[in-house]
Amino acid sequence: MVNEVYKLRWGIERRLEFIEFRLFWEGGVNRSDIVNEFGVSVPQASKDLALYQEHAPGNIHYDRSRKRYFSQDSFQPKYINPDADGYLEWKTANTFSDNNFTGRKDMAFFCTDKLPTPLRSIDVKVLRALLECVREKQSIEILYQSMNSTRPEPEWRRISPHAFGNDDLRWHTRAFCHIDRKFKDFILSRCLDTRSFDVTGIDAADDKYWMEYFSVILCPNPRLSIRQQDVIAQDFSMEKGVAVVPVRRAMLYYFNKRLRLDLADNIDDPREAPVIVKNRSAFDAALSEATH
Amino acid sequence: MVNEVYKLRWGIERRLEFIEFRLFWEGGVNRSDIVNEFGVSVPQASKDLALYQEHAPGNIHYDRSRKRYFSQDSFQPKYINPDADGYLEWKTANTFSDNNFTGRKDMAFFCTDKLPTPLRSIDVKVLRALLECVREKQSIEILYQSMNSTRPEPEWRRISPHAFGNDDLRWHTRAFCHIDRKFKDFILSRCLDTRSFDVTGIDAADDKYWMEYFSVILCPNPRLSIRQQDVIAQDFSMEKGVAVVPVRRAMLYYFNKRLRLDLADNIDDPREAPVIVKNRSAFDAALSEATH
DNA sequence: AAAATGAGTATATAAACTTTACGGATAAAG
DNA sequence: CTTTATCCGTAAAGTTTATATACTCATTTT
Repeated sequence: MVNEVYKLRWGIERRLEFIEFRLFWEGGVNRSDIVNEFGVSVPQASKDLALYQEHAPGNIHYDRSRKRYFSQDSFQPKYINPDADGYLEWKTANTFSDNNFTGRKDMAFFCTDKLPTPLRSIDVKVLRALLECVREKQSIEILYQSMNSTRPEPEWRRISPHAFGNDDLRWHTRAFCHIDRKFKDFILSRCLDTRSFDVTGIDAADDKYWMEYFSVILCPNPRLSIRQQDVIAQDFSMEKGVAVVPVRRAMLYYFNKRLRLDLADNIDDPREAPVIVKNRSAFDAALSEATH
Repeated sequence: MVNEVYKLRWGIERRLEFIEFRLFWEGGVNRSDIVNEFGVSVPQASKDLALYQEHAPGNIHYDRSRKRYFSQDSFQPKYINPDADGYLEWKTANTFSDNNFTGRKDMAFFCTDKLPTPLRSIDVKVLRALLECVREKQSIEILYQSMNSTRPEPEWRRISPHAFGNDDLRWHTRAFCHIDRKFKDFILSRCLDTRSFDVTGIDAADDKYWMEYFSVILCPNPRLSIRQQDVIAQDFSMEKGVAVVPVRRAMLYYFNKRLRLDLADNIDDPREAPVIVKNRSAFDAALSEATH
């Protein structure tokens, strides 16, 4: 047992990661935090803190008066890679989940909130069946509630799904429709049931609108003032006034609506549609081609 | 060491959870999956599988011919609580992150994709400073790039942040602005730098537009056919034709844009704005009040 | 000054895990 | 139809990790 090159076990590494995470994002860490999070004993939590100090001495110091470990200015992440957007997402997802408030009052010290999306959630049973179908490269029948006026009632239809996409509002499956003989999107929350697997799958590579990308060229809305255009250019990390965004052709329709690209001309306040499409004619052509 | 009431250690429980997760969502699990994920030895992975079988005998069986454990029809989740939307989110976040493809080809068996959002990300240093400011209930100066034409250049302004909100496109901090003497939103990616902490914090409870909720009453767009309205009612889990969504007053502006509620009248195809606000006048009043 | 809190350390013991080794079942390959 | 590879399972010996218990120290609160 040479002590030099030694790989820590998974559990310990998670605890060191936790210590670092709390130091970096949550303004300090306690022995009791570790005990609460991992259910280890108090002496073990002490050892973990000692071990972290040994591995990253410049990152951590103990404040005797506040009875808490804090990060130092010389902090260099070693177990986590900091991501600001990711932290806020995580925080929002985890703040209301531990609603038992097991002694961690400091965890709820601030408030994060996302817009509510009041949409129906996906049926677990349906998604599992579709996932299996994709894995086994088969086809399946779904009881689908279409918006199409020619199919007012839910109908059974055979599809061969191969992927899942999200339009930032809900999930759909990308699948070959054996009725319409083409690839289409089926909104998962409108799949009411599934039945009858079959081997007649398809090759996902044939779904060219899913596989191929179209490069949308965005630029600030010219109806904004020059200064405002500069700000938008910053917001979108534009270089030389444009941002090039590769989007699956099958996703162009959603992308169009998402960034309100379709509204730029119809809206009074240009700040409501801050970016427009520079390669508009090619974009429109790709859009109508992919949506038929 | 009585064997009856015995709490498993944290690490083992994570592994059992992993086994169950793979059984439920990913169509089976292997000894080597556990070895790869947690870095344990092969015999230990065997023990874990044996332990899972012992704890949940109806959930798992081994297929000798396919050399893999599979879930059974009688599956009853014991360590995870299945969430279809959550799984797809997780899958998307974790598919491209392990792009080293360390022997787990089956993990990349299918494709999930979300719309790209080409926005600039948040500065880690800025967010840390703001988080500390919120925790310590202090105020801070930010170098903020406003869209306001009266402030074309980035300016230092003192704010007292108390929360963070997401409009489904980007994050802002909800803060008292010491220049305008009121609570406002500051988009985090437009905060270029921070400086000079100060003790003059505020009480978050005074931010009434953040604290108070307005109940938006949604109903299907009446320009849709009756059948289509039924589908939309299903999509939004409406009861008696309406869905009541409590939204922070400070978030109403974003909610309005998010569900395209502001466009219902201006758009040709009613499917592009499938829901409208039933309590429109109250909604408009609340909206204009909160945005001044 | 006393009590409470949180950190740190030491010891003995228990649990978890690794290493090494070996045997069995199945599928693919020669 | 044997050989090879792969996957599972199990056993024994040894190491690491963790617990329980007990005690000390520094700081804040009462």
